[in-house]
Amino acid sequence: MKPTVHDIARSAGVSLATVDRVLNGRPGVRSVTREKVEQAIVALGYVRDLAAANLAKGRTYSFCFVLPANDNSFMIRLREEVEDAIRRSAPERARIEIVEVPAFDAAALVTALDAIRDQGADGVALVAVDAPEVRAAVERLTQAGIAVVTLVSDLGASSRDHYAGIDNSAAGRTAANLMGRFLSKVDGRVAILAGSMLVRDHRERLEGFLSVLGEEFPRVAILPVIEARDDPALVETMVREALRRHPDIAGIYSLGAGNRGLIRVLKEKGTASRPVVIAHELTASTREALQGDLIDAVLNQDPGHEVRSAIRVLKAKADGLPVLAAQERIRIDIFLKDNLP
Amino acid sequence: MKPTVHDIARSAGVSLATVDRVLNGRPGVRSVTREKVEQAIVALGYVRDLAAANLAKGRTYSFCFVLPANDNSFMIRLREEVEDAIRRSAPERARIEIVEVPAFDAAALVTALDAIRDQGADGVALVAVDAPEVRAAVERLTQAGIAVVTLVSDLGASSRDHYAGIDNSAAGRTAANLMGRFLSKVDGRVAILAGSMLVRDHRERLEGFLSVLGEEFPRVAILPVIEARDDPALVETMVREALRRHPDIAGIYSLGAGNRGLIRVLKEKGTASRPVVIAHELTASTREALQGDLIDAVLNQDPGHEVRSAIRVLKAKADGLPVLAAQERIRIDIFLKDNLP
DNA sequence: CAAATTCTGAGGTACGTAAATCAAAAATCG
DNA sequence: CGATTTTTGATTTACGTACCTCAGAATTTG
Repeated sequence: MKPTVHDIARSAGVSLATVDRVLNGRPGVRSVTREKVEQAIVALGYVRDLAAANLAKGRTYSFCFVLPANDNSFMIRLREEVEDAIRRSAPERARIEIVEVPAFDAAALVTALDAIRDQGADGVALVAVDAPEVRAAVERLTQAGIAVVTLVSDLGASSRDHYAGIDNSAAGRTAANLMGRFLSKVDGRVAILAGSMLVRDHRERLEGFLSVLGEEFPRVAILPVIEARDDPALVETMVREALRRHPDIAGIYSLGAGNRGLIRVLKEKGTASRPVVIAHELTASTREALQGDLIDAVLNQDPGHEVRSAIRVLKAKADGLPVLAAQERIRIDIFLKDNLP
Repeated sequence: MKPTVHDIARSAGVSLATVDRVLNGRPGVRSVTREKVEQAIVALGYVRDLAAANLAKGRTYSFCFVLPANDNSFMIRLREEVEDAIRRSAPERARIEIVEVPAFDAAALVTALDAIRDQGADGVALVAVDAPEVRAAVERLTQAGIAVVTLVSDLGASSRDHYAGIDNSAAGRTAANLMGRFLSKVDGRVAILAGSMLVRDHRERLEGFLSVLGEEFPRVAILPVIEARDDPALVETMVREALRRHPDIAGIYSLGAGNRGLIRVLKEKGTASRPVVIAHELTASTREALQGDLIDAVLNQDPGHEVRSAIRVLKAKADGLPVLAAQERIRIDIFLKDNLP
């Protein structure tokens, strides 16, 4: 039923060897003959059996995940998901490696990327640090024919093939929408808690949040951004200090990590008198806080989906296949305590 | 590197034929020998190369999607997604067929399922009608070794292998949570708009909605459920009538389909004086309504994900492989106008 | 027109597994 | 013990593709 190379050969009136030369772009075929073959391929609707081809080639995909050596819950989860994928990669003829680099260190990232390029690979997934030298290193990778996917945090206007992560600007806007509505008729100001403005995803969330709050809920006043470096202890002291100095804080948007510190403070205040809180990333602590009515909503990106999507995309790119955009869109999960998975 | 059947044979000190007999459960192997082989398999960490095996067997998966002949936007999308999958199924050695049955007709569904069982297939995905005779027909399918996945609407306590759809009770609870918060400090009652209480997913959404609203927002009063059979025209007249009779309606939860009718009425009322509205399923009309500030939130299940997940699960079941629960969980998307895809 | 070059065909081997045959070995039975 | 049955081994073919070699045909070049 499904046509094979033999059918193409017969239909085009050429030998198997010639079909093979055409299919694999090998030299030594006159353009007249090449066209005959190509027409037969189209006419019969031939599609190469990738499984058989990979078997014959003995192909194994070699992918590399470059992850920051962060130890917040999210990055730990992300690493675990990659490790899970590695466990499952045996029957998929894929060899996946993890390379750890210091967090937020563009130079180290560049070194790692160049090393991968030198030793060769089919694809690389990286949590990008948004810097020109990283852009250049990614450019070198794609020039070398290596597929590149950014993970969680994107690299603006670069030659990466794909971004496996959420639209952080939309996440910020969504948070603002929820905050505005949850605060309806409540007076008071909103505090914003970020990790660092040096990271692209945090910047984008902030921007989105501010724009929607400004446009649609102009009544709500905003305090200066608190940068707590995603560190739970620092978050705790800074939030406590902020609440002390501004007793009129009615809402907190925590767009980074380190929420354990925030939750400790909220626990002290108690469910009744705490402000409206919207945070990011569903972890053990934010989940518990949601269930315990200490947080109102959590925006989440699913690291498992991101990792699996990145692998699918890398494989597709390595095979020269198109990616299913709809399938690979990473969604912003909104969790209230009623739809926790 | 990766061990093959040859390695197993050598390591166990038996012939290739014996390894094959053990691997494929063929008779004619003494239990002592069988154990030797099995030990070698474990020791070497052998995993059968599925691609090579399928190639050798000339295996093609044969799946069947039994879909209701509904013509609401959601079912049309669902069918389109299956058709897309069919288009992509050629290189995946899968033959996917669509069988249409009258909507909400248990008898017709049973007939279709039995026909599939008779002509044979590897797996079936169906939008279940929740009835005992359907349960029995599904039982017959699984007895015949055919994998069964319910799609969108589940079949309670049946022998289906998997359910590819959202947790409708959680969806209802989430809607209630949002409704309660969006209504904070507003007086008035909430109207509920359903398709039919004969469908399991609608019942579950309603239950979830009522329970959370009752428990957490006892202040909010609820009007009797309006059943409008998912028909836009009927929805329109019934909503108009309800708003006329109850001018104090402050919120509408539309848990079924036919939202075009609802939106027409909302458009008349205008953005300013309309009630809070939460609806299900992102379609062209609900999307437009979200953007035009006629609806506040849309809960959505992604039919594309559901179809692809169903196919992955059917394939895994056919191969006797485990499914990745985390990957196959269908999520409840919450769309505000700020995170529309 | 012959020589050099470029195409093309025929055939084989390989990938890892499935499935079959047939002979030989081992176990079991009476 | 021999006869019978059960196990096992050796070997082969096949799946669809890749990749290789070598000979021969067709074409171009001098």
